[in-house]
Amino acid sequence: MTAEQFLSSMAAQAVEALYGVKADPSTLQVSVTRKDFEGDYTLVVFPLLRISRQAPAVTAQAIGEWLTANCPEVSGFNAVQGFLNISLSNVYWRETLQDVTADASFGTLPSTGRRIMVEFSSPNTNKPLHPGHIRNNLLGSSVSDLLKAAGNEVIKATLVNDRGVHICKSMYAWEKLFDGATPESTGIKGDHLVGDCYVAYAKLEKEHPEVIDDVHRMLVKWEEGDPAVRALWEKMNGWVFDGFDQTYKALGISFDRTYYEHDTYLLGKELVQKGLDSGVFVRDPDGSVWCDLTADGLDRKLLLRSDGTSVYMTQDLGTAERRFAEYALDSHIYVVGNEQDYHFKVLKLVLSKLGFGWADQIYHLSYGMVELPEGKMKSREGTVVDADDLIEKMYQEARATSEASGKLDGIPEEEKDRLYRMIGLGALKYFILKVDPKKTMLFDPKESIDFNGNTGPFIQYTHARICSILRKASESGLDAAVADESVLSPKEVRLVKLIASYPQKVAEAAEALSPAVLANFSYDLAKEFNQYYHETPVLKEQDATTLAMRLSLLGTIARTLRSAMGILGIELPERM
RNA sequence: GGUUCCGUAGCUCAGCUGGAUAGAGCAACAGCCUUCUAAGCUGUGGGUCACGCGUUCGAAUCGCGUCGGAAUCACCA
Repeated sequence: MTAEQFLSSMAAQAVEALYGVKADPSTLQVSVTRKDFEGDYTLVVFPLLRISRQAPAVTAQAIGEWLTANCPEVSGFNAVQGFLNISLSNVYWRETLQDVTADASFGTLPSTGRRIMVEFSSPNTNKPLHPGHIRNNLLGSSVSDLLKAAGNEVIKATLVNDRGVHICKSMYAWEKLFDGATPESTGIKGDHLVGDCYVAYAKLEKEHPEVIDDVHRMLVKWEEGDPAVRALWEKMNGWVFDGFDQTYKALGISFDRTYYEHDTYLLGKELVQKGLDSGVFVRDPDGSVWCDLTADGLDRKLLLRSDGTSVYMTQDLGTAERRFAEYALDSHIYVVGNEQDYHFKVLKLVLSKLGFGWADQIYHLSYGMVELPEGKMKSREGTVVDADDLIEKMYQEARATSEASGKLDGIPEEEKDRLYRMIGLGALKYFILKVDPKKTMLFDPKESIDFNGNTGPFIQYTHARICSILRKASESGLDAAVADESVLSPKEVRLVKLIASYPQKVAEAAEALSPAVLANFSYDLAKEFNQYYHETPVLKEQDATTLAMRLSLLGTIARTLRSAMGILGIELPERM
């Protein structure tokens, strides 16, 4: 139970004892006290005036007195107008610190028993990953870990878009213009080489629009299983997958299940028949099949072309049905940009019209576009900012900053390199994940590599600082422990209060599917610690009990930061 | 045109299930390293929370409208 919940229930008792009326729980609002006022938590008494029939200050005073008299955890209060500021006792905070320290699974919520599939990344094999893809990958991966921490079983899935006209375009360009070039012969990363083919094709088609007919013939051959076309397709896809694997590895991203569109693009056709039988779908005279959604405020949606081939929606209907059956899912989350809001609205609606009860367990985690300073990026015109370049640039920047400080002098090159990667990646991940997923965000490559202020490296640095102190303490044979005699300073109480709110933050973040909640929490905690650090010497403390308590507090802060940042996929170094 | 989302400091973002004087970072300026890591800390300046009306004891937060921006409405994916 959180302190807020505890005080809210105590306040309910107070109201009943004082006024003989049970207050509606929603009228007992307890929040953290603003920092310019004395107190830990604040009860807003305005909603209770109806019951007390007294002035705000009088009501606040009465409840404050009752709580102080009847609740040992409450050490004092002050009433400012309608705000009752409550202070909790030092004993309460000391016990809270003891509880958190002893709780090995602190921050991991009890099991919900729910199994959730999270689909993300779902790359197009024509295009190297750009910042929009990075946001998708980082969000998907982080939300998966977040849902795990919130007590769910999570299956990370991706659907590789490995077939279709667009792939044939790259294949066509490669055959015509690339003279047998391979990643090995050119030294170009596989996904980039194929991306170059796609760009080259776009240019070619502009000059010779008739080449599209050749591409369509190629697609027909692919569908017929023509050995030569299939062989080329497999070869080029192989290059792309090798390239993607490298990038995924660099980003620290993995999947439990990979689906390929060439396996799934025919799914959903049976559902079309089912819809026709039940009258949910209609067939037009030309043979095309539609679902009429005008009564729901949407348009008519095509589900089967007049030539009998399926569209993207058809496939999505089929894969959703298969996944819910295959994994007995309780829920399915699609991490896809908000440009596809309409698509997912239709998907859910059509599935529920088909009678699937799980249709309302489908969630579209609709994240905002990533904009670059020069305007929206267009991969067809060649990638403006590429994921691999970006990762490399962050690494270089981390190295430069670190070498300038000289703090890592004397440790092995290999270890340094690992740290540079950790820091560069931490900066990139934090920069993207600290923003509310729903919001359109601006990605300025110049600003993203800033390592000061509200950034990943700031939190990593804070962690390294703590580790440095703990290392020195350990070398001196000092132990960390919170004794019952320990007394916490106001700053220490603030830190414990923040730490104690962590499980609640995990729950909030999971509810909102927003890793940004944890990024902000981590920043607040790190900032609070740095202030504490500057005014409170730890290792020089003369009192052994206090010193041991501080070491314990530091260890708990470090652990909490590791947990929260771990959910964002960001590692924290022990030195930097 | 219909629908959906967005508009908070010069810039990037918090705050939004209604609560006290709207917060950080960056950028600018002024300080702090014989003392546990200065990737840090302290201070100064910077706001009509796009605008208007409404609901409320109380609105950045909720509702309606206006203006501005974005996305989407394909026999594309």
